[in-house]
Amino acid sequence: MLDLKFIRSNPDKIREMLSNRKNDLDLSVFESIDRERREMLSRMESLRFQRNKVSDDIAAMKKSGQDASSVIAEMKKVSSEIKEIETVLSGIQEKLDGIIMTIPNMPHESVPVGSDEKDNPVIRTWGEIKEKGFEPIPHWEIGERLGILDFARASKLAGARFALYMGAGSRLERAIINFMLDTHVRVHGYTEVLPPFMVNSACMTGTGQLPKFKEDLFKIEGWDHYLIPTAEVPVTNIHREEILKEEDLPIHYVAYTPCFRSEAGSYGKDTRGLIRQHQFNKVELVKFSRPEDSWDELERLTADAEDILKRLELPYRVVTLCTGDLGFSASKTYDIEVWLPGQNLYREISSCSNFTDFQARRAEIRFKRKGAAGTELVHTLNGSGLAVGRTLVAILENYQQKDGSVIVPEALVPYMGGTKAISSRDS
RNA sequence: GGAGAGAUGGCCGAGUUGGCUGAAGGCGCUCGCCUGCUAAGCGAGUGUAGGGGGUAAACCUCUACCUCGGGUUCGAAUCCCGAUCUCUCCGCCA
Repeated sequence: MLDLKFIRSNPDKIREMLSNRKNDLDLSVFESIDRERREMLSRMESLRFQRNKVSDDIAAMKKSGQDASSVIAEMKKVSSEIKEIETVLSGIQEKLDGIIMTIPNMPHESVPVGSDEKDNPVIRTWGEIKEKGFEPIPHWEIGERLGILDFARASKLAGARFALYMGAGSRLERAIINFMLDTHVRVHGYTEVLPPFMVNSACMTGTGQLPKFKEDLFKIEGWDHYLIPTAEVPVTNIHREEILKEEDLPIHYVAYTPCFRSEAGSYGKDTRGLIRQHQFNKVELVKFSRPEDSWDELERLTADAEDILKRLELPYRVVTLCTGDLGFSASKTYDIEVWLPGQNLYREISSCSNFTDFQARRAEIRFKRKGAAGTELVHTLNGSGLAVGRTLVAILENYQQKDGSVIVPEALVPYMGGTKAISSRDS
């Protein structure tokens, strides 16, 4: 959510932003409703002023034994008028909120203008793509041949877009989770948290999933709860409606959670393998910072995510999302894309964003500067560190051998109980 | 699931015969004074949001907010109804 005053006083900037984002929202609707709301508001407030004043007079008259019945009768009319305006006003307010909630964040000035992912510039690449000397195969074939991924039985259990990991596959997923958590906690200095995997609608509104992206979420029937689509939601909302102290900042959290997404609208896309699932594991990094620090924090957050791929020796590249591809709440996003030889392409494995004060305003996450009056909104950031299932995909495809086995990356061997290679479900 | 208690400012905690209470008191915090340092002490200040005025500052003024949403009333933190959350006891259960 953007600042109401900012929207009001910078309509040209908003319009430019909307067109850069390929968003067809009509701002003039906002402008007319906003004007209407302010007119009603000042009318109501002056009536309330009158009512408060006369109520005091009535109290004084009663105290001194005077008859106040004629004034009371008059105030009765004023009161009912106030009530009428209140009703109208709350309708207007609701409409206005509805519009404000659908205006996306302002992209940072460094974000390139573009229409879709084809316009995302690659800003760096890391690692060497080696010739294997044989034709690499996609991870779903590797996994099924080794008996560590079973998509047929998964669909018996839950349908399409679910996976069943078996034996060494299951252990590898768990090893990746632990390796990522340990690295972020011990090396990068994050605080580990384990949040609820379902949250109420206030949290979903706070981080921007609601009201605009309802169809992407799984809702619990009969409850005000949703399965989380990312740990960003519960972890960012940890400090919802709080006033933090300046010396508490920055706050760095890392959380492992499963993520649940309906993937509405992605029918026919990535139907094979682990890439696009209704349930997947993710280790997420979340930061709260002072406004002046958030751009540095974004660079470091991205570097922390990249470090996992470096330690696993997986080739990757980093792209900056252009305005047309940028997410609703984000001001700037780096996508980290890992190399998948089995499919001969780069695939998103992490998305690192600075949301500036956009989420903080919705979620009312503020801080108080030492010695200064008043409060300010914090900046929130987050990024995958990394998507666990896709990391497993990258390991299978990059470390596959000619004989069908898969070498375990050195950094993961201790997490696999010493296992150096996977040649069957039980290896 | 059954029975009860409660939700007030950054925190603790008054206020329940409705009206000068945005809210006593304390803690914390900020600024100043004092003390050789520390501790203690003294004085002043200290909520949020939204309007309007003023040069964008200081400042002035209005409105709202005592969990949330309704209701009663000229007027509600205070009365009534509903919701949510917390706590205690009983039952049940991992």
